[in-house]
Amino acid sequence: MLTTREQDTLDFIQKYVAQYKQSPLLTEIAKGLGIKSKGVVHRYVSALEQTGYLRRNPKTRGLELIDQLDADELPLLGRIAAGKPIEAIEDQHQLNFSRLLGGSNRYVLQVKGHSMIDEGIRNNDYVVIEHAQTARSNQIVVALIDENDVTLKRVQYPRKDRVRLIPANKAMQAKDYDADRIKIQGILIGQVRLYD
Amino acid sequence: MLTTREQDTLDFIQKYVAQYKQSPLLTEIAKGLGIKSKGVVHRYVSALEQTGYLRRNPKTRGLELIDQLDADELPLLGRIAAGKPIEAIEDQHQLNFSRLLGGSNRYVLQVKGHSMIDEGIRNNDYVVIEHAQTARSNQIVVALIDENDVTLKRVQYPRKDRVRLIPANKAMQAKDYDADRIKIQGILIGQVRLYD
DNA sequence: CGCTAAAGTTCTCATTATGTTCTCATTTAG
DNA sequence: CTAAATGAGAACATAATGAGAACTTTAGCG
Repeated sequence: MLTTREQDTLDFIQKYVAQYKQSPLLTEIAKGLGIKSKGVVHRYVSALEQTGYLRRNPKTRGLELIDQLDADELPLLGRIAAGKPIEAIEDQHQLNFSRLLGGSNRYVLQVKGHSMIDEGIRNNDYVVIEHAQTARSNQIVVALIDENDVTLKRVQYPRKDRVRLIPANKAMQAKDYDADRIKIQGILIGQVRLYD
Repeated sequence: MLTTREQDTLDFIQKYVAQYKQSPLLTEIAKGLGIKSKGVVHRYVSALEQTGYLRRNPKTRGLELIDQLDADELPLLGRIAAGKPIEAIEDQHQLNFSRLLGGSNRYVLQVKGHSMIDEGIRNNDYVVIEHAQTARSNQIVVALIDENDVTLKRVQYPRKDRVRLIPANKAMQAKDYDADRIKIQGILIGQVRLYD
């Protein structure tokens, strides 16, 4: 949620762009808002960039407003495979990752460490978890062991009243537990990584 | 069940947000309800948070109504590491993956094959690409080779006019090219995987 | 090129506004 | 009457705002 002056700044930029077809200078924004310091304006613009209302180029008049309506959809252009041309996709999809990953009973954890490396889940990746008390065999779950340790592992049920937790790292061993020692807290729905 | 004034407070906030697209200040709520003390309003707002009608950021205008929460935002609860309790995150973030990954000059490709396996990018994963003609060393890029083959690889510049493309698969070799054979089409911004 | 001016960036500092936590008093419901 | 609900307001903590100096980058220009 924007502060009062952040909102003012955004409003001013929108009006300015509508009128002049280019983004305003910091000093122009300052004048429009009755602010004397461009450093202050810069802080507001940075905040707006941070919250996703605009994008910035390192240039004069380098502000670009982000259309909030379709900011969250991305075109799915095709499939890529090493050494082959991009295979175009016939019906041009729009992907909305929030819609794909979201849900009221879901939450995000950030992964620390390399225990899921063989599953393609790396240090600092985000995983989307759906609250659940049970899981099907071979799903990856957030499991609470002995009411104490929490871990992200693939689950199996080798036989009644037994639970097997399988890490995705060749250096680690799968381990079986009595069912009453393991409490499933959620199921892995998705994984997201940001590059910079 | 809400008390009379709690309900009044909630109603006021809802109307205010509908009208101004941002949450009211405590003093604005107080004025709207004919209350002179912001401490009183604070108590009502806290109660509404407690009963789950809204969420609060420790900021001005930091109120957000629960049922009009962006369905696409997910709470970031903490960090998980194998065998350790979940480490809670101090300032409770909401993650909006669309916002993090989106952008007007970005698009999505679905990865086919295993050439990026050591990078944690697997068959059928989605990658978010930003259009670009240049890339810094060690970024992962979509590169067009000889106007013909498209590939996703890490790029380096071993020396002037040479480009090295490095696959993330131990079974494959890095390869150097004359710079004019390689055209960079985009830079890897993010990666998303869906489990089922 | 290399210069200069303009614009953008990064700070620190001060002040004000807002949110939080109290205590105490008053009103209302049962 | 008692307990819950309501209101006032003081004291304090934190966030927001504004000014401006110093610095880096960009845009032109000869």
